[in-house]
Amino acid sequence: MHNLKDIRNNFDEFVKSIKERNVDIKFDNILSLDKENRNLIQKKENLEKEKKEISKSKDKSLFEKSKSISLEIDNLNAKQIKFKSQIDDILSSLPNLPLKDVPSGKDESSNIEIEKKGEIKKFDFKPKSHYELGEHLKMLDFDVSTKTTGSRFVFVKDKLALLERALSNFMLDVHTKENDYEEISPPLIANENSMYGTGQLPKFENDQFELKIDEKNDRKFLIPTAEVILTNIVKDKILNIKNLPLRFVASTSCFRKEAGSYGKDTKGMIRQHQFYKVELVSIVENNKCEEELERMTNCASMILDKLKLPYRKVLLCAGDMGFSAEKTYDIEVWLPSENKYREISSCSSCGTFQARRMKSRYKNSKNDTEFVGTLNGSGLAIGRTLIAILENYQNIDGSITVPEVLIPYMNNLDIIKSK
RNA sequence: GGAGAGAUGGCUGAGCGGUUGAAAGCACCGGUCUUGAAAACCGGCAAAGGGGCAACUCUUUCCUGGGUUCGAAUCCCAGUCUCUCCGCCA
Repeated sequence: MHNLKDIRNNFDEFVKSIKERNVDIKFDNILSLDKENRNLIQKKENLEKEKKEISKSKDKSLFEKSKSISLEIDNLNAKQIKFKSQIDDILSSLPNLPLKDVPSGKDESSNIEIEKKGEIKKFDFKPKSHYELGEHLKMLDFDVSTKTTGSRFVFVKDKLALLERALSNFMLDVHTKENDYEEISPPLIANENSMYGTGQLPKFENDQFELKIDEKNDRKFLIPTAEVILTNIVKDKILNIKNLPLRFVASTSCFRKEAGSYGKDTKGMIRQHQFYKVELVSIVENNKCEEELERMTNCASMILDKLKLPYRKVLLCAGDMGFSAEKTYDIEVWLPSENKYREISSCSSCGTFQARRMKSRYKNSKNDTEFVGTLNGSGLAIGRTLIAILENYQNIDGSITVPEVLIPYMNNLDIIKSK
């Protein structure tokens, strides 16, 4: 959510910056709406003042007048609310502005590769895809999930289920022990207001699984990422600067409709309606966002270093970033079967964009109230890490060597092969 | 599911129709004292929005939404949430 005052004062700059985001939203009338809104506020406040004075005077002869003022106020108020809600509708659907060092561009072709790390293994046979490997092992079953549930779900079985669990534990251990994140086991359901706070609503309702609960007012959604529930921990809070930064990590299921991605990644478990992800969230002083983004991205990539999986780090261009982000690094892991890098983590700074929506603030060293900065990143997507291990650690007979750091988490199993 | 109690500033907690934006304590910020720190003492300290270059000023806000009244944190109605007891249950 943007500050209307800032927009008002730097409209041309704002327009230029928002155009970078590759979105088509009409907001040129926002200034006139704003003007009318403020005009009505002033009229209303004058009447309110008059009314207040009458009531203070306790002069009975003025009581009738006070009544008629009340009616007038109601009238003005109804108008003012209409303007205000039009403004809010526009504001709440405008994405965050990119930071200066974010490259221009409308899609992934303008992203910039920052670094490449790890050695890409040369196979002396044709590497199989993760789903071929998984189905051959009889440990990934897409048929039974189609039967019980539908498309874009999977049954992970036996040693791969163990591997999935091991990955979750391994990542949580690294982030809690080495990276100073506090482990949280949160609800997987968020209310409407929380979804609004992090920016999933109102614009991306189509992507969310809404629950049908017998309640009239409060809508509930399955979380598309733990970012929603972890970031909203500080909703409606004024924090003490001494408690910052806050760093949370959670390993949760995530649920996404993936509307609009029909036909994309239909094979295998790259793109599922339900998947596990370890999520990192930081709440920081708003001038420390960029610093924290570097730190967070390193926390995420160190998992791949430890797993000895080759990856690259990419700086997203303005048009390819998520709605709430001001700057995003993607980490992409090498997939031999596709002969390319695929996204396994996305780390974003949202600046004060989410904090404004959530009303999350802190008292700075001068005792003034400011909005916090929020960041989130995957550390990492577990399903895709599983895929990367299957493909990068495959052997010619279809067995999978267990990465060294995971062996203790796998009950000392060092190779996964079919029975 | 049945029966009660409650929701007030960053936190704890008074107030229960008229300078109450709200006592008090804690926390926080500034100062005195101290070699430094602590303690003690003095002072400051809610948020959002509007107007103004600024000093400053106005409006709104005591869970949410309605209502009564010239006037509501305080009274009435509806809702949400929390707590206690009983029942049920992983």
